[in-house]
Amino acid sequence: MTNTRRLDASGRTRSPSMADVAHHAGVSAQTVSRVLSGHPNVQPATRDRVLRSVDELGYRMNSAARALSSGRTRTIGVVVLPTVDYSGAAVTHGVESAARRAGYAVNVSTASSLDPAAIAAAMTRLDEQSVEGIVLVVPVPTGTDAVEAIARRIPTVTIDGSRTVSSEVVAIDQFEVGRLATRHLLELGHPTVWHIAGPDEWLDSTGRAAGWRAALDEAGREVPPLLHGDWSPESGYQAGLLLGRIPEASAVFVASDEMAFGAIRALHELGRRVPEDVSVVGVDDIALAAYCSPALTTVAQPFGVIAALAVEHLLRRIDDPSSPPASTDVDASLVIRASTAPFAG
Amino acid sequence: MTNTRRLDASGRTRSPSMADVAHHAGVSAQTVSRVLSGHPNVQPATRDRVLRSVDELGYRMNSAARALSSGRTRTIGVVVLPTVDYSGAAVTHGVESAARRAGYAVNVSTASSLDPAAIAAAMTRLDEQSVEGIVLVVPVPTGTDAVEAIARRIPTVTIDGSRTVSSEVVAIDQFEVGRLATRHLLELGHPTVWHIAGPDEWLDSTGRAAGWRAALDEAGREVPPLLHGDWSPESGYQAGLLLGRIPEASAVFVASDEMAFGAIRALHELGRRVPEDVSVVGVDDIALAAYCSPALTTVAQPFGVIAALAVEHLLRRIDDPSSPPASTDVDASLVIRASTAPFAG
DNA sequence: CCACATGTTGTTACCGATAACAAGCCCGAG
DNA sequence: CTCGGGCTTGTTATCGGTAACAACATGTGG
Repeated sequence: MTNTRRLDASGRTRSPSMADVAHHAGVSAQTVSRVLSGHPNVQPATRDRVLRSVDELGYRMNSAARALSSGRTRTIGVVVLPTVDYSGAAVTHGVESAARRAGYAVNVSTASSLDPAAIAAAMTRLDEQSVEGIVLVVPVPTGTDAVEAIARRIPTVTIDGSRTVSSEVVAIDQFEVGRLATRHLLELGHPTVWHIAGPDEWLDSTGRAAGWRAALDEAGREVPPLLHGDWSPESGYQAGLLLGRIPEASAVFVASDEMAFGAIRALHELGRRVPEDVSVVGVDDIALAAYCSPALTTVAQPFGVIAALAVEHLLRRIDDPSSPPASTDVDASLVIRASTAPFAG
Repeated sequence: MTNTRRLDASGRTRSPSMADVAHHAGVSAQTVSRVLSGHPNVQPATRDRVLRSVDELGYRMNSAARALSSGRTRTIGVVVLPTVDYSGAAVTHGVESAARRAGYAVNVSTASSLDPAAIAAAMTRLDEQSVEGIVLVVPVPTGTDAVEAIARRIPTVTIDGSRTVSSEVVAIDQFEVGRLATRHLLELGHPTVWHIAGPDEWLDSTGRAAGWRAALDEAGREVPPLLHGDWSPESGYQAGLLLGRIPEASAVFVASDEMAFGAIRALHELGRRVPEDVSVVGVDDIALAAYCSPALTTVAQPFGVIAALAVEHLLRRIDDPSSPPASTDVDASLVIRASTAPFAG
């Protein structure tokens, strides 16, 4: 492949256009377009000639021109938070690879905070890039007009979102996550289970807390006071410093692995052994979970699956805007490691 | 802001164009363009009128059209690997926020592997999106034609790259990282320092190993055999299982925090205490480093700074393509925590 | 009072692709 | 043999902006 360059009027180099390829192959630009977009009705010989010219000139399509004339950008946007956390990165990767397989490019936009205005700003930036769909990897509070206004116009899928906005939701059933973790601890004989939750703005967070509460209710156990963190290891540590001082706290369900690391650290410092004195369950199954001491029992979330589903929903809405918004739940699974043990009394 | 929609020929809704705004404001489209791109020579009264119309019609610019006519997409691309690691995510976030501040959008493209062909493919996807610059958050082997061909045409900055390709390089001085960590351990009195390195394809990896070796040489110490991991906690664990069986191994410099977690875990399992029996230093200062047991001594890398610098270099090259490629090194810093202690041997 | 610079706005052409339509060809059915 | 329909290719208009230039008003120095 030779990189032939043309000179434009002002003498600067310019990459070859479709017209150049057409001229080189002795066909019309439209035929080149047809070949490159896989239109069926093109003579094999013509197709070959065009492809050879494309190769010889080193032609690459100008997506801006294609977007302008076809009205389709074949790009989707992803809104993420500026935190460097495992789940966000995992979902972003998953979305990118699913989108790529479907021939879509991905634009990322960071929302500076959870504030609806910040999220709307991030969405607006994507809107200006004319993305055909948006994946929100942020929790979306209900009834925020600015966000809804964009979601009504651009197909939007939320990962961890309220089911009442006009976007679709693909989510792990967080209620089930909470119940799974709590039941596991109850089955080990613990009289009750404490919980270190994430921030209330996150449905992940409130869902897990609700599941935890439900599992305790079902078993007829006392529901201890709730502790709150902000997903950071430090906040888990602070909560752990509290919990560790409560003698009857023998089992803790922590809303994320990172906070669980912090909590375990605090328990160690207070001389409480895990799992002998206190059993701990986390959520996420981050890569380090198995290498914590003790190895962390946790609820694994299939982020790749979530991301792929989100893209699938999005593409359906893009292809058929009249199809109604739908939501999908995905199951999480408990991974039992060494941080949980039977109640020892 | 009202969302007024027009109907096009086929009866579908269409967002307002610049011409619509111009008509609404009683000026020409060119004037609207001037107002929106901040051109100075516009009467304040006219500007206000235009801005009011923009607001009333809910106008958002079509970036495809702008890109096509101006030849500038105001978009940069980022090539990342499909691994969900701390450094990659941190750099990506940093690039996005620096780019956003400069008014650029960000396109991400995942390279399926370290294979030069895969990297070139990821770059080609970005090329087709007409990005104005590329940040490679992957190690780039020297002399790979496909990669170089694109880098010659599109300003490219590599984070962790060989200095011989035609792209610029912004990097932490990994040699210094290795030396810093190793010296710290030697100063604690350890006779020598072992090293668990990352994969050889990464300059991060080889640079750290070289710094480690240099520090040992300077101190006139024996250089023990090198161990290799692949950045994963599991590979650190495997290396730890080896090291833990070597009685005289009292100090280990591990090329990443995640591998260090694995190694520490292995050492625990073999009954070797950290830091009493073995001191461990990692690299990255991930969020969990402080909450490991014991808290991990590590070399912190300023990923945000790196990313901002990379974008700065890129924008300079974009604004002035004739400016020569340059490289910048950034300093890392040692964070001393509890996983290192004086030699007790 | 004129020549000329400067500020403000409009007009026209064009960026590079695709949609819509048209034209020529070859085929089989009537 | 002719007509209608499918296949293949070309022509033209258009997407929504911006660059380049033109036109006009206003101000300023000689």
